[in-house]
Amino acid sequence: MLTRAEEDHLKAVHRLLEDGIASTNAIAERLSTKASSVTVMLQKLNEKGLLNYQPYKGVTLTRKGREQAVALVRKHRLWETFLVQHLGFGWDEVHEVAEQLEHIQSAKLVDKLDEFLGHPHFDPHGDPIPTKNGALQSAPFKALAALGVGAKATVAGVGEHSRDFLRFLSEQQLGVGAKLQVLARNAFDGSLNVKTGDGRTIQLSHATAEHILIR
Amino acid sequence: MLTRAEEDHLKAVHRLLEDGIASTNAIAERLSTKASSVTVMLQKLNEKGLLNYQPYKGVTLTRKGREQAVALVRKHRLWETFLVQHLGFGWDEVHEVAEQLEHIQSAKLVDKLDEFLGHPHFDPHGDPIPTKNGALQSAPFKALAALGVGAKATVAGVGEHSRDFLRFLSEQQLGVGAKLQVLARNAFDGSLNVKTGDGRTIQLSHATAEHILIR
DNA sequence: TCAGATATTTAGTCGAGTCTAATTCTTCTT
DNA sequence: AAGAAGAATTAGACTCGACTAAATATCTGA
Repeated sequence: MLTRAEEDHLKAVHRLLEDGIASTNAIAERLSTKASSVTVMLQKLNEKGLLNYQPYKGVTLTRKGREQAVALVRKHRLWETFLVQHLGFGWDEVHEVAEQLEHIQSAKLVDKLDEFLGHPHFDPHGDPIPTKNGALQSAPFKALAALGVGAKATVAGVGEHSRDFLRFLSEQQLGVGAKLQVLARNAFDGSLNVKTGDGRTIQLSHATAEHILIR
Repeated sequence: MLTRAEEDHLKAVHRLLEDGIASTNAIAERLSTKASSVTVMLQKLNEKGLLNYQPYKGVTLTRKGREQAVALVRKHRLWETFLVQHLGFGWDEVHEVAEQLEHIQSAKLVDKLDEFLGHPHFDPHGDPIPTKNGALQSAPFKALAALGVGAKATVAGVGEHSRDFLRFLSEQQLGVGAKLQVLARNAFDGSLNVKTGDGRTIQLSHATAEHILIR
C-alpha cells in the first residue's frame, strides 16, 4: 500500500516521462515541494521497486511503478468524468477535487464507478482513460492549428489543462463536442478566424489553436 | 483546515458524546490508537477552539467543533447513500470507503452530491443525514423488539452497524423497506418469530430484534 | 477513609515527509 | 580542458501523529 506522498511522486514521474525525462527539479515543481524532498522520495520508491533510480542518473518507472501510476490516472479521469457528467461541475473545476479522490483506496469503488459511467474511454478534457488492465485507447486527435482554411471540425479535447485556459474555452462555448469551421488564417501571427456551431465568429491565437484538439 | 487525524478525533468525540461521555480510552479504542495519543490530540483541538478540554476533567465540543463533526457525519452518510443507491454497494460494505470519502475537502462537492441524491434525509442504514446547516431530521424509529404479537412493521434502520450484523440482515432480506409481522414472542429468551414480506418465517433473537429499527 | 485498581496524562522516542544549507556531480562555455 | 553555472544530493533540523513507559490523578470497595 502506497502513501499519498508516494502516489503523488509516482504520478508526477509518470507524467513527466511522457514528455521526456523526469528531472528532480521538474518533479519538485509539479508537487510544489523542493528538489531535496524529491530525491529522498525517489530513493524510497527505488527501494520499494517502483522505479529505477541512481543518484545523478535520472529515473524510470518499473513495471510495477507504471501500473500504479496508470491506475492513479485512471481513477483521476474517472472521477473527473463523474464530477462533470453527473454532478454538474465545470471542466475547469474538477482537477483539484479529482486530485483528492484519486487517492481513495478501494478497487471495488473504481470498478463500480467505471461501470456507473458506462466504461468511458475519454474524460471531459478529451484525455484517454486507461482500462482496468492499463490499456489506453490513444486518441488520434490533432490540433486545431493544423487545420486548413475551410475545414470543419469538432472539439475533442485539450492539450493544456490550466484553469484559465479551460475557463476561457467554457466562456467561448468551446467545450468537447463543439462544432467549428476555420474561416481564415491570419498570416501575421498565425491566429485563426473561426466560426462556431452557433454562428459566432471568433479569433483564436495560434497558441490557443495549438491547444484545442479536434477530430 | 483540519488534518485527517483531527477530523477523526472530532468525529469520535461527537459520536461518543451522543451516548454520554467521551472518555479518552473510548476515543482511543474507536480510532484504534492509544489513550496517550488521544490526550495529545485533545490538547491540540482544545487550543484550536474545537473542543473544551481540561486534563482529567473530560471533554465537550464547542459550537465550532460540533459543526465540523456534524459536517463530517453529513458527508459520510451522503457518500454511503451514493455508494448503495448508485454504485450498487451492499450496505455492509460502504463504511470503510465512506470513512475515506468523508475527508475529501470540497464544499461544492458535498452540495452537488446532496443535490444529485435528491437531498436524502436518511442513509442506507436508516440514520439521519444532517442538512447543510446542521439540522437533523430525527427518526422516530423504535426497535422491533418492542412490538407486540401480531403487529406489522417496515424495517427503517438499524441500531448496530457491524459488518456481521448488516450482512446477516442482507442474507435474511431484511434491508430497509422490508415488511415484517410479529407472529410470536418466545417467553424463555425473548426471541421473536417473524413473518417476512415474502412469506418466510424466521426467528430472531432478542438482541437482534433490539437492533432492527422499524416504523 | 484510604489503598489498590483504573484512567489519564506526561515524557521521551520514532518514522514520514518536509525544509534549508552545504556539498557534490554534471554540463556548458570559452 | 578548466572553471563557472546549474542540477542534484546529502546532512541536519523540524512538525505531525503515533508509540511505550513512567508518573499522576480519580474512583471504588472494604
